[in-house]
Amino acid sequence: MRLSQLFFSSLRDDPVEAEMPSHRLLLRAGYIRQLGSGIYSLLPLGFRVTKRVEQVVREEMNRIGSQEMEMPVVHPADLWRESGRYDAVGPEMVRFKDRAGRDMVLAMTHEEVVADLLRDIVKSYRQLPMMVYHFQTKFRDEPRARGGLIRVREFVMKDAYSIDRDDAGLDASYWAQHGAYVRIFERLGLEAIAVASDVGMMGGSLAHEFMVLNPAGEDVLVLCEQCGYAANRQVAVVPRPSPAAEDELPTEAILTPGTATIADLAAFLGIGIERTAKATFFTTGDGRLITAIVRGDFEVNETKLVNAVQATGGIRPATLDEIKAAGMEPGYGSPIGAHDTTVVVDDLAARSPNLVAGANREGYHLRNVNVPRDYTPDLITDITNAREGDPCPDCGGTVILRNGIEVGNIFKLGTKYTDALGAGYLGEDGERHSIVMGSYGIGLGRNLACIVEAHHDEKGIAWPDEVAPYAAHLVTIGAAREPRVVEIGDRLHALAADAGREILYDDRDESPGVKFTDAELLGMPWIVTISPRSLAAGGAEVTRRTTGERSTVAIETLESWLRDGFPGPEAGAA
RNA sequence: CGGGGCGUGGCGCAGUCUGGUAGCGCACCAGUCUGGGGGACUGGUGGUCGUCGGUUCAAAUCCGGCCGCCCCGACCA
Repeated sequence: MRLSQLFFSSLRDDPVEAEMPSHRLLLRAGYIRQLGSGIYSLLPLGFRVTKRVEQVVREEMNRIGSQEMEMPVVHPADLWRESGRYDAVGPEMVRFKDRAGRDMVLAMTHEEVVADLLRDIVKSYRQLPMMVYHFQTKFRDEPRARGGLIRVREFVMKDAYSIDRDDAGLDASYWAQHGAYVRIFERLGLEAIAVASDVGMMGGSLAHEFMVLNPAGEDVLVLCEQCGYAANRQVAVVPRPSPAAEDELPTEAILTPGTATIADLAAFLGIGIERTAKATFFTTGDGRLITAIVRGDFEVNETKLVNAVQATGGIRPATLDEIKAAGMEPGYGSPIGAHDTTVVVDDLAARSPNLVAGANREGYHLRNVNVPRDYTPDLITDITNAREGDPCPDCGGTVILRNGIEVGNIFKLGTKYTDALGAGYLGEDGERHSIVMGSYGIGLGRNLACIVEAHHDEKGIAWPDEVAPYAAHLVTIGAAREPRVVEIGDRLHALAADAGREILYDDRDESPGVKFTDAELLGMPWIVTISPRSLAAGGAEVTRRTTGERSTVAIETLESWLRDGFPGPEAGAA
């Protein structure tokens, strides 16, 4: 591809809205352009990388026997009503009517379509197990897109679905996908770690997310460097301290003006924050007020809370009015004297004696509050976030917290969708059974962005060989005073194309500085320079983008590389 | 949805407070020079100032509505 003809434009200045390196570089190097919030065009370079990422995923899916197909982006709403998700999913699903007035939706994922196909196609246990997958556009009207390709609203995802007779089959499929994911991320040059995760709106029994560590990541991971324990903080359960036993002292009201926060309260009373009980308030999608009590030295884990109270439609922070309507005073709140609220108490807070809690009266707290003496929880369970330095649940070591970006996930769905849609098969025993499903996603664009996050320097992108849009970037210099430069450049470019290994050819009449700068920005693994100087030195100058290592290579050698492939990374600059 | 910020040529910005002929750098076009690290000079092209309405002799500038984008939070497979 001649750069002079390429549909792209590099930018000299950083676009102001791009903060993450991947966003900035993909924009500057002409790989992507934004059309709207969370909506991007892939320019030819970006498209080529995407196709290479896709091909890696395809090969590994095929390797485990998953069959490629394609399912639609537009679905009849009735299908989603059958599974119950039409109502369960919020405004992130785009809904519209077609010309005949039928309710339609844009696909966020394809469990329903697969289950619908299953009831048509699968009749007998003899057909199982099977796995299918496709690469298809999803649209999720995220409340907030961010980070360039990291979090978008429209994106292409590889989603695979396993179709099994029973849980044992599902288990085998699940771990086959797990293995494929490990190979995929390794090939993509991503250091992804599998962490235990919440099943969320997908439902199901077991789930892992594959995470790449990144300070801008939106998930918090709980990791143990000693034993390798890894979990999303949403689900991480770590050992809790054991509070020292104390006699329960009588409750007493105390004046605590201006202490609406735990920190202020503890400072005012001269006690540690672990001696306080913190009340936080949430409202569920179906309108219940939840009062969550944790010790002052812990934070509420909303995922655990949602799961504990089985909140349909999730939870949101309660409004002041909602809290007061239940007889509580924000800033000085506690379940004592409250009504019409579900009280969930963290088990550590419940075990901790003589805590200071709110008195439900502005400027007052209660000393020596004890559970269940002073109020009756509806539920006592772990609803807190793991903290940096907490003990590791597996080895007793110390956990650390790190931010991560989810580059893939795997879910054991079970029979949630097949039951809802009535997709079953006739077993060997002559009985009808539910088909057992799993679902497995990888977002292409997000992976692409994560590759750039992991493979760039101050000059630009440095693609791993496996996904680079072109293996080599051919730069000609001094064409005006040495006709052989153009002759050789043209010949090499044509030779590579004939061999089916097209390269990027900077044939523009630009100064050397511009050409080198662009070559480093665009990030092809090999930069090949043809100039009077290189010809005098014996051929072409070849630079490895990642290391900056340079060497002179005879034109004949270069020709063989262009025909047969460049040497692997281990061969260095050769 | 809450908080903050921003919309002026492809990118980055000034001009808005204090109304009076739309500017700068980069990019782009032509020419000359230069030719291994975003080179120099000369001359050019390109903008209904997000949008709709109002005030005014006159609006990028003042007032109001709407739209869009970014960041933080909420949210999220």
